[in-house]
Amino acid sequence: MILQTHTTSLRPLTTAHLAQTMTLLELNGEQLRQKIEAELASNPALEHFDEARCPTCGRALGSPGACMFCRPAQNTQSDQAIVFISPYTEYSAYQAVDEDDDYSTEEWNAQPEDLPGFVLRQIAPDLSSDDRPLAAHILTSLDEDGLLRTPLIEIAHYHHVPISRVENVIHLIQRAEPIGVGSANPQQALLTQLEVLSETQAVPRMARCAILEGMDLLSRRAYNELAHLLGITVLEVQRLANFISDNLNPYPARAHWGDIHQGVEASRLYISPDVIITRQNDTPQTPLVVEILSPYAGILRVNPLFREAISQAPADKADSWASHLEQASLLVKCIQQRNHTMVRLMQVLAKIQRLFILEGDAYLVPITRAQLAEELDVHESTVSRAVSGKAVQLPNRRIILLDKFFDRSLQIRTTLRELIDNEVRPMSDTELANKLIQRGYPVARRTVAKYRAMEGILPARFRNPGVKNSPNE
DNA sequence: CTATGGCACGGATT
DNA sequence: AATCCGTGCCATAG
Repeated sequence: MILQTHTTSLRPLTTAHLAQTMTLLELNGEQLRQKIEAELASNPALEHFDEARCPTCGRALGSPGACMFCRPAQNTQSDQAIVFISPYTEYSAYQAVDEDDDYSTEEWNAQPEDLPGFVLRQIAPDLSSDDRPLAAHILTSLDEDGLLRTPLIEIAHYHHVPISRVENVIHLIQRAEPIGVGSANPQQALLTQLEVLSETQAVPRMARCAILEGMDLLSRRAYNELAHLLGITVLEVQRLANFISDNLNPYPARAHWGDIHQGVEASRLYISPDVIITRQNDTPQTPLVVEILSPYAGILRVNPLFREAISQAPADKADSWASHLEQASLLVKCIQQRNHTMVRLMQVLAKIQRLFILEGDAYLVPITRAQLAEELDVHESTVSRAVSGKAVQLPNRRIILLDKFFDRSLQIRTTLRELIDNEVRPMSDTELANKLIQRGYPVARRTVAKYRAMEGILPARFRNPGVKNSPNE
């Protein structure tokens, strides 16, 4: 009666089916989670169990078998990416947290992107249920910069627990995104960020020292004194300061993630990614590991018992049972379809934008959704839907919107920025336009002006030669 | 007179 | 069909 047909040839290729597939594709992880939850609650034909776990690492799986992390890498071609669906392991923890009265369910649903919730969701799996109220308390006490101004001892007293436990929880919080959140002061935030950063890349040796001992000098930009204090040259201090301002952020909640400039939609800063891309190792040819987060842990399927029972349904219920069954199998199929599409999409996208993912903005290959649709042999609107409203976490831990993969002018804008950063004398827009044309980017003078504005760079008249013109100062 | 920002138009993209 | 983006023209500031 029901078959596991995969791709296109689904039995009644009804409009309902099409409509639902499209709708699901459009949803991001959080929205899909809500959808599934609602469906589970109302539809007895749908069954969810989360017993599928990877035998090696215990990671929950969307389908039985070994998880991608534990399976040996069989895919070593350099331009290939490993793409797979991974369930949202926080799922169950997220549920449990709802029971805390600190957060009513409505609040969570209304503002899924507020800071406390965002952090709590990340750390929930590592948190014992006793520590949850602590975490909630701490997170709600944060000021708007993401710093914790309340003395630890106060929190400890309030909950009648030893201060060490509070410290443990804080430690956990600090290491969640945005890294350093929950620190007592900017200095501590910087140190935490530095520590986390040092796990994945090399950091200047003196950075820690500079923050630890010369924090006030650093923030006053008193580089001469700082150089003296640390016993290094001013030039080195300059480079240190640049490194710090490029990579660290004393006010974690003011995170400028991705390249979101001038507070574009401040409320959308905290997005949980729908896709996480990491590199498998540190060699330049490393395969990319693309993990597509799925909002349900375990397996979602039509309940086989329900299907059997349907033949013995009481006459008055037969209709509604049948429609439940129909609806459930539709949902499952659509989700399969959604996953399938996402995997194929990311596979191609990761291959095309490999350099961008690894090396940064300058290497973004301009590509349109339509071209990608061509490549995948799907309708362009499918790609549009799949891409819109989703976020990706890159190997450098930045979270960007998937839309950015299709930014036609990003490459030019970064070149422009470079040009201006390295200019000796401020160049007018016309001059800049010429330079860009020389480099093979045909742009009009007027366009340069627009790009400048986008990048937050001041007009030539207000720029100073030699000084870095970063937008966030 | 030159450098820029505003408005609006047309073609490409979604 | 709706939206976005690059560009030209013109007004304004310096």
